[in-house]
Amino acid sequence: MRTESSPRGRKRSSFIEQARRAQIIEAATETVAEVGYSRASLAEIAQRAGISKSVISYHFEGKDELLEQVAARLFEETWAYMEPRVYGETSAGAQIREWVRSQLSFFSSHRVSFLAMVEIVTHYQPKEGSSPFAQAIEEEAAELARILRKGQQDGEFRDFDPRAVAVIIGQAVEGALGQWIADDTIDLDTHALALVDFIDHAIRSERG
Amino acid sequence: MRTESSPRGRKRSSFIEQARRAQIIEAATETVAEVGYSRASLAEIAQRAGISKSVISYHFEGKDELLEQVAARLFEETWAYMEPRVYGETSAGAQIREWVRSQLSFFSSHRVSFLAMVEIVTHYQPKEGSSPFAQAIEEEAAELARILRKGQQDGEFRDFDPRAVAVIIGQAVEGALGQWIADDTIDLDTHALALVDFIDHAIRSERG
Amino acid sequence: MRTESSPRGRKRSSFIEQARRAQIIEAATETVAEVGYSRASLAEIAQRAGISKSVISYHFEGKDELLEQVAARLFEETWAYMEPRVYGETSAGAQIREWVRSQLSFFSSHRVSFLAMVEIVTHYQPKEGSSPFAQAIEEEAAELARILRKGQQDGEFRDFDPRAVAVIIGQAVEGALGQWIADDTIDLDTHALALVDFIDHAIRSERG
Amino acid sequence: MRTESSPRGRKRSSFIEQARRAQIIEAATETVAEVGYSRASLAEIAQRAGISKSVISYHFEGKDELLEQVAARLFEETWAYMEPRVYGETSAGAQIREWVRSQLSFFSSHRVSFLAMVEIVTHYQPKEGSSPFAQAIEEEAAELARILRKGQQDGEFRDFDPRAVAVIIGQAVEGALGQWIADDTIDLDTHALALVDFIDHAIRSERG
DNA sequence: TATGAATGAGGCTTCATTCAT
DNA sequence: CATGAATGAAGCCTCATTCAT
Repeated sequence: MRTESSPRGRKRSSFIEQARRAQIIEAATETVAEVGYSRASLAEIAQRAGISKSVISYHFEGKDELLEQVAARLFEETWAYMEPRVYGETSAGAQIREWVRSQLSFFSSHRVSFLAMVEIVTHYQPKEGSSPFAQAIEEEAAELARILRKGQQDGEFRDFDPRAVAVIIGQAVEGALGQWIADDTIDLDTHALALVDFIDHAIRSERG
Repeated sequence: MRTESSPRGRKRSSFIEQARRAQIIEAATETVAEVGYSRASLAEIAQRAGISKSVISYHFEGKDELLEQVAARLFEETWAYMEPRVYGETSAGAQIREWVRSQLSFFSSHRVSFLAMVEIVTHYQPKEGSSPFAQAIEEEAAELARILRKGQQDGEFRDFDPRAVAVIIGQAVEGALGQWIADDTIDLDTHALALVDFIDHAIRSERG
Repeated sequence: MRTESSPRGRKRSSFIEQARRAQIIEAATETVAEVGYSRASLAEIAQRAGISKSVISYHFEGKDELLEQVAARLFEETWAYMEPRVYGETSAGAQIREWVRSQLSFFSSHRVSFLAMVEIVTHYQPKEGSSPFAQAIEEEAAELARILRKGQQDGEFRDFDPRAVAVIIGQAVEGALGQWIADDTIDLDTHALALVDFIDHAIRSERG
Repeated sequence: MRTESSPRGRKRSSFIEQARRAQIIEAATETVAEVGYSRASLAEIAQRAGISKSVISYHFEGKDELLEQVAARLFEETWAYMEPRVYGETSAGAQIREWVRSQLSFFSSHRVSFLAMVEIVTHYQPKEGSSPFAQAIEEEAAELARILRKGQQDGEFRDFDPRAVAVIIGQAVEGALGQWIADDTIDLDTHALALVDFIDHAIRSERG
């Protein structure tokens, strides 16, 4: 879809170019997390990055591309943290527990990332076409569903619609984080335990 | 801050004033649901209401107040539908099931309301202070938690943090609706069953 | 193609609306004539009109619509002046002479209109689709060609391609005006005579 | 105003300097012809030349100078083609005919040059002062007028204002080319004949 | 010589809000 | 009560130009 990256017309990017892009993405992440999507103007972002507004236009096709990059980086980072932990486990039950635990754990130490991610996923609206995050989110749900299905085949989990439950779990985790964001007094570790426990009971085979 | 002239600030509002406000709120709801929060300008809303933009400013303090009213009405309507159904049940278990069922049921026949509610709750950002919806959502969660607690006392539910589970349930319902919105082929009734079942397993006392 | 005029959403326009549009069109005409198309920004136009930039946006869909209106008005005015004079004549020869004479005469007393017209016809480039002036110009040329053809049928004019000659005549008139614009010392009346004479000799039947 | 550093201002320019300038001028010509004046940004031109934007700034004072050079080269090339052909003829009548014919012929096989020339002559607007093409165009007209005058003295042409007719002829040729550009189906050779014929009749002495 | 990078001016639009009628 | 009209702030983007390397 995208025909040219920035600086327009070049394919390769120098080291300094990469650094600037990273810096701007970082600034954008913080800005979105702090003032919210709608107030995260290029002016704001530029100011926080200590650069001029047009530098952003120079390194990115436009605001849309910048925000997509921000989100993409957040997805990557999150998954890079979760994947080894989840697949370090062997049983489906342990994988699900680790999924929830690691996601909560990651975001609990990356508050800004979480806020930015939620804001962007929720608000981003490209000029044409549909949100590019739908796919990422869809893939994540599919991955989760796959684990659930395996657990059912192994007799670990009872019978339910894996797809529906995957969505429920995803939402529950996001909800827990949302609560924690809204209320600092919440102990996320306790919450995590409760959530893991809740899910465990909900999906585990009766015999288990 | 609030000017004491004009409708807001008055104690008594004429019938026509009430009617206009209702009409505008209705139009705003539809607009937000249809074109999304960010594209729901006063101009758009006014056009759909068949009135002039300034009428809105006349009847509402500003866009912020209007959207707050929209959300407030949606909360009220939803709760007005759910309350008798939930409390028509006696056991905590049945109440929870009815809570989930009735919420899904209400929104499934009020698609516009659901869309508008999500958009507003998600995007609304007052110029000063924090979101006024936090309270409403908080109250709803508290209500749900109360039922859960009762179920625990009655021995219906096992031991868990009622507050945390209340949030999880709320999120799960919203998630299910979101899925249904995104994918028309989903059968919401089936989904409702799965969700109720999921929650049932998660919270019901082992002995149950 | 255009779905709504300004103020957006209304069909009828009040008197004051009409007046403002006329005022803005007038200011735009002058601005384009004076500083040239490329420097005729909305800011410039607004300043000359003594109004705020956004007033233009309020009354017109955008810069494109404004300039189209400017051009449309110029075409209309020009033709309103020429038509009765041209068709006040009966013979094709006289009609052609009057065509040239009246066009020169009109623009010689509407310097600004001429400049604006040339600038817009030359520079205007709509965001999508092709120039809407092509048609107007085409029609004018066709009209001229029709007269030429009639003259040939009546034996007044010799044999030539009417379409090609129509273009030549049109260009010649524009060229003459361009000269006059560039050099104030030129006497346009003399020039007009020369031009009429030139064309006369070029097209008149040998026997004539 | 002009800074004395760097290439411009130097008396001697290296071979590589000359080559670069030529390359840039060529790219600019093509760009202007293809995408039109207003979209012919330095970025576009640089991209087509396969060089970086700043190279242009290095070799030319600015965009203005570049475009002036482009136009100057086009004028030169055109005249280099026309001159021997026109003055290969002896009689004024033949010279005029050859003038028209060779100009049409040159541009018909240099479509890009014609497009670029028209775009630049039409759109170019220096930051200060007036268009530098006025002079070139003026000289061409003067040259043409000189031939016309000679034709009158020789009794070949009838009495008319040579200056005015020179302009008319120039415009007519440009108009014919414009038509041809706009409509590919036009046979330029036929058109050329019609034009030559038209002019012939217009200026030739009655006795001729 | 060449260039990647950065800049700031300026352009068009959208929008909530205000005000006189 | 209602509204047409006007406004100014703010947003994003494009572009010629400059500068250090």
